[in-house]
Amino acid sequence: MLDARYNNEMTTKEQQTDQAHESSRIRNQRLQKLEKIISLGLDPYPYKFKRTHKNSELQVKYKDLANSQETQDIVIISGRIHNERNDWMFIDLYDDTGKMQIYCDKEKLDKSLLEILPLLDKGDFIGAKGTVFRTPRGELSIKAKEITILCKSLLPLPEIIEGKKRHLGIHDIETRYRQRYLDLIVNPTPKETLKKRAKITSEIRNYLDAKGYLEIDTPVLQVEAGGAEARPFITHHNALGIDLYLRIATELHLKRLIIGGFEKVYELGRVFRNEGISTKHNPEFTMLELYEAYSDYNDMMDLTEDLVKNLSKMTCGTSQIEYQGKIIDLGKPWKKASMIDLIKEYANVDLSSEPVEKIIGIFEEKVEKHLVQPTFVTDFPLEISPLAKKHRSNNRLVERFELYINGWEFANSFSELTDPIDQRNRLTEQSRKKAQGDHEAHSLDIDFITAMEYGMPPTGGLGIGIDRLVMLLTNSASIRDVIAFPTMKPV
RNA sequence: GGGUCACUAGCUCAAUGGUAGAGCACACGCCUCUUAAGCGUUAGGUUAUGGGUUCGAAUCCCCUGUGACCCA
Repeated sequence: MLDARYNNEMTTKEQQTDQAHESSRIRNQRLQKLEKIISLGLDPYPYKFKRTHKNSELQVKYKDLANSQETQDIVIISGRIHNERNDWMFIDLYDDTGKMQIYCDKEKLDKSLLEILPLLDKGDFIGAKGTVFRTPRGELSIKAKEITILCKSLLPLPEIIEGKKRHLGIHDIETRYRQRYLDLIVNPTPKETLKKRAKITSEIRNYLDAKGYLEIDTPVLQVEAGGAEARPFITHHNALGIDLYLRIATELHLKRLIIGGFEKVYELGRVFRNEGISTKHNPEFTMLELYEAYSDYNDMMDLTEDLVKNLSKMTCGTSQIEYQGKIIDLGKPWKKASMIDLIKEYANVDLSSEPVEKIIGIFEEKVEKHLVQPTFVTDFPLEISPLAKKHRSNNRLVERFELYINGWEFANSFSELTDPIDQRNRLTEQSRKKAQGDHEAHSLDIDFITAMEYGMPPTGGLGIGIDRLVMLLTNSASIRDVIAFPTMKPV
């Protein structure tokens, strides 16, 4: 008799086997079809295929073709089979522009095509050559003369069943993120969102390049992870025998470039923060950081406002956008208010002489959620901003702003601190906090201070979280929707 | 952390203590046609796991696991 523990282990394995059972049954059937394809002398995984049109091109070109009307125009298309009706008489073939129906008239097909049809499955890639016509029911179709297998698929695509209604889709949200390729095959939204994300980053580069900013890549692997308050990821370099950190910001290296004589630099890149995961946080995310010599945070406000307004127009076609039911107007001039004034406005208290923790606490608790329309929150407490210049008219504050939209922080910017003595003191203070166990305190980067001692011009700096910007402009509820492969706990 | 609910065929769900079933998917056949096509026939289950009550448990009770929602 098996003891309970052994029995349990077997049960778990059997469970996994059971879960895989059905798909392996289907997989085995498809493997048999694969064998048949090969035995017919066909290549189930050929090298290339030449098509004459994409599906949407045909839909446009023949949009005026009347029902039941046939042409003698021969076209070649390719794509993935999403559905089939009436024993492969009608095939819905999708390429990256959309659908085209293929019509297979079995009474008129030649033998080679009749042999191929039973070997096809939903999910296969095929090419089809034939004439264009529109069916009596009005569906533009290709009357197939040849069908070429371009890839035999072994696993069934996920389907959603609602009553008797069936369509490709995924119920389980987690599966959508873990197996994004399936999400992309069966759902239109993630594809649109990622396309728009690409458009946004490309427009950012166009915008900045046109204004004379230079994009420079700075190191991801760093000896000190500085430039922000965050816990870093630690990794190890074998040959050097040292631990390295993944960057939490690009700030300190981009400033070194300003010191080196570049006057307008930026980097649009991935940063890594070893913190929690939520609908607004992914451990790796994309940030734009930008530095411009001889400018201050007022210039950065102008730049931020103009950039985001442009992006909205270029990617959404409007500056009035809807996010999760809320209308956000990016078009009007944006509100500017100091943190202390906003606390007076929304919490009705004057905290101008209170400790910094209290100010930040009240701000996060009472004010943030009200900042739905774009608002520049300016003039932060000195203690939490060790890389920013003191305010020119109040030395307890710094010249810093954060942009809030929809209650979220979108951008962070300073008149950058350029006084090396002040910088050394402030980072030394951070370093002391870190030694006392504050994991998020800034680290002390000695080479950065050395660089600053050689002299740094007055500089305005700006950081914008790209993922949240994409969420806003694509009306995505979760950061996972705007990242192709979000970080997931392993199964 | 606390509470509620759920877990049955690949998927969506029935079966209220007495023979585990349907639709869809898959396979095979019919139909020269469709937009969820239609018709027919197979096949598919240790009812999440483990234990208990009972002549008899998917069903009642307990443990564990997974998930959803609510509260803190």
